[in-house]
Amino acid sequence: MTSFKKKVFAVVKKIPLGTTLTYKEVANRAGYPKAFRAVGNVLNTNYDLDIPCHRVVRRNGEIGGYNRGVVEKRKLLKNETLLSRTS
DNA sequence: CATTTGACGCCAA
DNA sequence: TTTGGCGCCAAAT
Repeated sequence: MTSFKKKVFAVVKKIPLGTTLTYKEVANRAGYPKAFRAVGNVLNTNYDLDIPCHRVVRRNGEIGGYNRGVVEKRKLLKNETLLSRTS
């Protein structure tokens, strides 16, 4: 477990419900503003179920990929969005 | 150890 | 606005 991964995991774990951060933002918060690629790589290789990696999307707001399938990611994001909208 | 790949992003044309 | 090329970091081959 490298410090880089730990930072990335920490940042992703801190993402609030119904919130989506871009890989760039995650990398920036992790302390590696230019490592947005490595961020995706870490999530891809070391994907952990304790990590809401589905809240990490592309710069365009488009869903990048997901270890369990992009479809699941969509559903999760939609669900969380609705939950956060609970007035 | 060197090279390629990848859940990406930004700049220039 | 859309397309192409370049850069960046970590892991896999």
